[in-house]
Amino acid sequence: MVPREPVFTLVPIISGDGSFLVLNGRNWIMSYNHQEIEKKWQQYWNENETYKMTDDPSKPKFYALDMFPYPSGAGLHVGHPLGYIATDILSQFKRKQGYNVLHPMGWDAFGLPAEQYALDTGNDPAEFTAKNIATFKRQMNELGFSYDWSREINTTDPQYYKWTQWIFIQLYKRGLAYIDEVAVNWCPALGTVLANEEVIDGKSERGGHPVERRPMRQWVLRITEYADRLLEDLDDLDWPDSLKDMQRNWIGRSEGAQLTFSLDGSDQSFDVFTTRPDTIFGATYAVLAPEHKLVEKITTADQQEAVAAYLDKVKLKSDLERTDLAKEKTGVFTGSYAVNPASGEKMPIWIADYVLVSYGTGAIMAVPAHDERDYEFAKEFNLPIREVVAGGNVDEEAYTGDGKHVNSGFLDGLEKDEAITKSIEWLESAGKGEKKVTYRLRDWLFSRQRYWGEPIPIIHWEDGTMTPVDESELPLELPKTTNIRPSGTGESPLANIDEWVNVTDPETGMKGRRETNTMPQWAGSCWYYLRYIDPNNSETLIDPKLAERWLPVDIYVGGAEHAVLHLLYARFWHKVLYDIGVVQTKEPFQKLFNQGMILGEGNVKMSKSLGNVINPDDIVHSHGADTLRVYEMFMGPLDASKEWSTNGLDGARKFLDRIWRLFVNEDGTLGSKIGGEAGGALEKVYNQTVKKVTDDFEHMHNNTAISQLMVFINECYKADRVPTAYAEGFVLLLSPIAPHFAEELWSKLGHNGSITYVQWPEYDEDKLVDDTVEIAVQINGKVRAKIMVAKDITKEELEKEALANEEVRKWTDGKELKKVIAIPGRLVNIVAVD
RNA sequence: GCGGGUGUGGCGGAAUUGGCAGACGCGCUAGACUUAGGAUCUAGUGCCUUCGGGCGUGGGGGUUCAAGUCCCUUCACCCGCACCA
Repeated sequence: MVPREPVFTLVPIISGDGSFLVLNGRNWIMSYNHQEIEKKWQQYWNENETYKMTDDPSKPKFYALDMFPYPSGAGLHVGHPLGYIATDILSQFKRKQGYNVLHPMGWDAFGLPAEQYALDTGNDPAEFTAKNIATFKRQMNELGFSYDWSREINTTDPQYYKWTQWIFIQLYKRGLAYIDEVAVNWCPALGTVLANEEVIDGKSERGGHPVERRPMRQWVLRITEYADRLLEDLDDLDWPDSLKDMQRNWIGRSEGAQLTFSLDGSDQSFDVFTTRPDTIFGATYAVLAPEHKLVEKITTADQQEAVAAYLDKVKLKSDLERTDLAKEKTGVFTGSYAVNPASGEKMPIWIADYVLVSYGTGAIMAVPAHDERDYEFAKEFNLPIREVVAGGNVDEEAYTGDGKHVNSGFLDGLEKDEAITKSIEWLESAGKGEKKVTYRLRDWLFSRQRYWGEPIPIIHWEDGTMTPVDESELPLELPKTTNIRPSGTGESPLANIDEWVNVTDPETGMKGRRETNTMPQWAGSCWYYLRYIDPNNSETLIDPKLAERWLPVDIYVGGAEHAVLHLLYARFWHKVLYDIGVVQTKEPFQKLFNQGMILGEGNVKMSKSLGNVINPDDIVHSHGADTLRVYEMFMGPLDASKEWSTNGLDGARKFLDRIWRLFVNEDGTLGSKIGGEAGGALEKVYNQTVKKVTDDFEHMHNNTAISQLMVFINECYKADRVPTAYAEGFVLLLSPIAPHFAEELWSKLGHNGSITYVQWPEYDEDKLVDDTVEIAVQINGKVRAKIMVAKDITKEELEKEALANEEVRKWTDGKELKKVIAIPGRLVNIVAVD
């Protein structure tokens, strides 16, 4: 839906100087020419390098960061700028408050869509990406963002990914990057492996293609080694609670015990993980995941057929089916038995897909009386259920609550916590188990079999060893090629480029082959916020002195979709860089904010198929960038999802026009109401406005800041004079939101140069309240009268005034006054009964 | 199922520590200027009313002089995770 063309764009410009009159029927209405003004100031900022940040250590620093975009072919849509506008407002606000503001932008430009597009069209992904970046940058500039483009970074630039590769080598050297044979999410359509997080309901996050499990040799990063630190350090971050909880759940720390079960009649054994070692006496059977290594070995001849059939069935189930049809428990008996280390009893060993191979040890002891899943399974297959914790009715359902232990030998009579401690002590002394912490978080699958990513800087030698590429040889550049088709075998297209893949050690003459896998898209975005600080350093990733001055990021704004992927990975890398002394802060992003989504009219997602996508280019053309900025901020709280409304957009433009008509006469000169000394009718509302807007910007409550600016303008219309100081202060308050418009008004007010670094206005606390204030008087909690009293009236006087009021007496006459609560500056409440 | 969040006029949304519910905007109504209005300016606009007032922040209960705000309970919707032992 294309927004209705507002009336002010339909007509010829007849007066220069920023104003223009629009012909509406037969009347001339003054409006402002956003196209001319916005272009003029964008050019000015560019020519004067207004937003170029020169580090000035004498000033306090402020680092305002946006999540940099993937430059897709579609360009920006109106949802994108929401967060960008917010950080831009904060940056402009802080500049005026005397901060040295770092506000950069860049491009997360590696990744599947460009490669997919290149495959489909035969274009070079690099060319295609460059074109998209140019579009994004034009759009951002047209929205008036105050980015310091001299710090622009691009993850596909060899001078950038040189350092991405350098970090990989450091990870490798510290044993945090390793190759493992893992069952991976192989996506045949994309020809690559995907991380768990990139698979949604058994389909690829990008493209929605089916994904299957396949064992492969892959690079993996040992993020689990940092699990505890990633968890603990969340506590001190100023992030939304929901987001912190998502990360906590994702890491999924779980304390319990690992214990060993030996096989009956065999010297083999297997380990299980449990959070309830205290229920060991209630373990009546054991379950292995279908993919468990031991399955083949322990299946007896009798059960061979049944087990094979079950394994086939499980393999055919997609991930989606395995989780979605979850309620029904399936499984098969292996024929073998394990020995319960506590009771010495024989426990049948089953295979069931409700046990996941990737969590814990891939095997469990089943305690049906006290675990819902085991209970269901036991009911399904008629396995014994033995109560070991009193308090429930195990004939009816599993009892997971606390209670005294029964049927549990040395644990009898103990409560849950004591029993857990004691059972672990016993296991350890008996050599049958130990205390253990397990995480839901898995190591990070880091290889992609794609062309369009950072080459992993490793060489595999013919003698079977591997070494990282020497750091002096970085960047290891991605070779140009015309064939970027996946090989289909699981190797990346790089494998086909002989002159790139094959290497010979110049000293020993040993032959080797380069790693052909590339890094996932997350790699480049893991550390880009560091490079902005020192973008052109060819010696090191970042100058340690600059890192110390500028970190952590003061405000990081982006979508909630990155809650667990990007943000967890970036925190992980940052901690590694902290450990090797590159940075001095434990965490990269001290404060984080998730902006909400902008939905199409009717509260539905904007999408091409619905045809309801709003293109910011259209709005910039019809209403202007300043209007778009005002509107998006005025829609509601930054973190809420909001519905796009064309009427609301028109309202934002009307507000700007209203300001224009106040500040500028029809002939383009300064508005005739503007002038004179401070004070007068607007004094109070002006000071209130400065206070509220300052406060609101600090907390990113931009919607209420705008409403206060509207209040001020409404008051100006009622006043017959707007003092110059107030007019100037107002323009400063408005300037972070509507920068072009404010610059133009600033020059109308007689100033040369940009408003960007003009000192932020101050307010006078004494002018916020009148000498006399209105106080509401309640009788029994209902407002019955309002009285005017001196602002510094005492409690006693206030009470007296209230009781003397005629209107109040109507309600209190003939009644007994039980109590009078008088709070100066607030209200009076009289409790009266008959 | 678990975790987090949200429920306020016709609509988007405001409301320090509990202290005048509905700021501001949209929409709507009336008036002014007009041959004309999708412009502009002014005024009005929570609901009901016998015009005294009564009722109102998803529902029910509670604490309090006073509750959108605190407590208990319940319903609806949104987001994330989901057989994690």
